[in-house]
Amino acid sequence: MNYNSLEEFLSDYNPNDYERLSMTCDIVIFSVSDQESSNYRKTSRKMMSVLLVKRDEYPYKDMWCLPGGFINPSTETLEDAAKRILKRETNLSDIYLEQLYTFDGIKRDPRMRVVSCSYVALIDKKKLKQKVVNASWFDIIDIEEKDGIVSITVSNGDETFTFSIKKTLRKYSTDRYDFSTVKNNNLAFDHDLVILSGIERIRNKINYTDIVFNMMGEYFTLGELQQVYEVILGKKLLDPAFRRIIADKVEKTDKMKTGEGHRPSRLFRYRKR
Amino acid sequence: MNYNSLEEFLSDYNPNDYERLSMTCDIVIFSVSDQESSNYRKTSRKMMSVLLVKRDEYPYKDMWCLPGGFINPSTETLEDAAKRILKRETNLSDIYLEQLYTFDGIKRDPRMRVVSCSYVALIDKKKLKQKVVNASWFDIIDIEEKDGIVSITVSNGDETFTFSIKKTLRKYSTDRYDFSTVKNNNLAFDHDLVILSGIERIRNKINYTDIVFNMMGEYFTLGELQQVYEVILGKKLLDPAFRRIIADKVEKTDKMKTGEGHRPSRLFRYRKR
DNA sequence: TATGATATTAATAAAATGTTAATAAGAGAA
DNA sequence: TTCTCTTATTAACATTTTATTAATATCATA
Repeated sequence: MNYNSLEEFLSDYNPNDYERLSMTCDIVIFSVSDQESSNYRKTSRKMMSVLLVKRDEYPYKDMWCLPGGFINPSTETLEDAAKRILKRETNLSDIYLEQLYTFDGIKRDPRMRVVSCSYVALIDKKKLKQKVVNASWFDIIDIEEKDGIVSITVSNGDETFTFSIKKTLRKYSTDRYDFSTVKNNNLAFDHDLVILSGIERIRNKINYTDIVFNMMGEYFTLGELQQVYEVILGKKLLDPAFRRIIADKVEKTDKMKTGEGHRPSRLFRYRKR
Repeated sequence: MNYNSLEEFLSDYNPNDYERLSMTCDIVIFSVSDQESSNYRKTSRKMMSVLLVKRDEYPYKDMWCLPGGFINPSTETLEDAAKRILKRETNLSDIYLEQLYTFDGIKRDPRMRVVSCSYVALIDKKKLKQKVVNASWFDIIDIEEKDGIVSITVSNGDETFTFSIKKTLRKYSTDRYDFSTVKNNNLAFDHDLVILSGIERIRNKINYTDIVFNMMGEYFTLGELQQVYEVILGKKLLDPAFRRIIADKVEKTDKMKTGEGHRPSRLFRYRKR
């Protein structure tokens, strides 16, 4: 067929001639849990936490999944959809959001072919006001990697479960892995893989960006900030090393935090550059 | 509606109740051009190059675009599609391939809503045997960033053109930008944005991965390797600094490269770790 | 045989990072 | 009141990494 203009071409074009598919948007919403159980840093345990939703319908009925939903192809972009879902789940609308990865295993949804574009969002829990029905914060209480298998244990207080993912180094690469489920009885779809991707993205980016401050309130002590770093990186940092890392990112305020049972700490604030 | 099993639910489920969309897969295929015009390093000009295809139908008839195509939802994953397209364009089937980003502006394709999942592929041009009709390697002869606008000039020898993209720092981020077209008369769809994303991905990853070796032949001199680094990073590197970077990544062979009009260089080989 | 060009490495300087340890200061117990 | 616990904060030093300069090597060509 030979057309002489775009208009002519379009008038003859029927999108339904081609097979199409559905897309969803799933969001890994991270925050840091603030367990006020103890005043002392060594015994308090800040943790990264992720928001999960209980499915109330098939498929994967009664299992946990990431907040998500189908996108409306004619009216919204993927990011629009991500914002809509974030607003629905957290009632927050102006927060850190970043495209993560597009997951598209052919059988990842038993209903039909569904391609999922996943996003990561970071929020400061203190900004949350409402509690959402069926949604629950799960603390990431352990991440263990052994023989190329990552086991992640999460808990929301009532329920604790572990899922395991095998990482296989991709050909021609030293940094990219294919993920496959080893054990997952609690998370719907391939959301185990999505969560691991999200964790790795944040772990990686904390080293060369300022994303961490999206999970902090306006004022924080350096001890608190250090705990968040340690929680995300999964390892202890030495104080002077840590202070050098964040020296240019924060600024002193004249506020102090007292009443903690030890020398008061100065409150700092994020300084954009 | 209340279902008692997945089977019951699925039997009642009609995918056509929901609006769906088409997906394409577009690939930024990078290689390094090997201009043998001069023996001398200072005058020879290695460059990064990208494979473009001339469109022979509407929309964007007669403009250049990235190799790509619609995915078949019932039979192939996005990566399957990427491999199929790579095979079609280069006749190569076992090369470095990495998901880049999913582009989904609502009006990016005038025909209908099309979401594009883009990939980056890296190849060693020496492996190419066939010449593909309508496809052409464009050297990236200049990348210039000024006042947040990136201008990229490419040339395939016959045709030279420049396209410009505005980078806007995203809220809450120090490293992520929204891209928007400032000037683009030669590239179809939003492929100007895709190419820039690809360049930035490779620039970034060359610092902490071994991807560069996917663009090299089996044997190379350190001078050649250094030129590729310099071309990708867009800046000169000092010899000893460069040698430290790659010291653990390469191994000596007993081969030398002579006939260059100067002291012969030792040939090295990539050493996987 | 002298010259031009890049290859290769040695030596040194500077900066970044890691480590240890000293001092500070409020809360609470003796 | 004074001592002890705990974390905060910073100083000092050691080590490693990176940057810079410069010296020497070696082939091709005029």
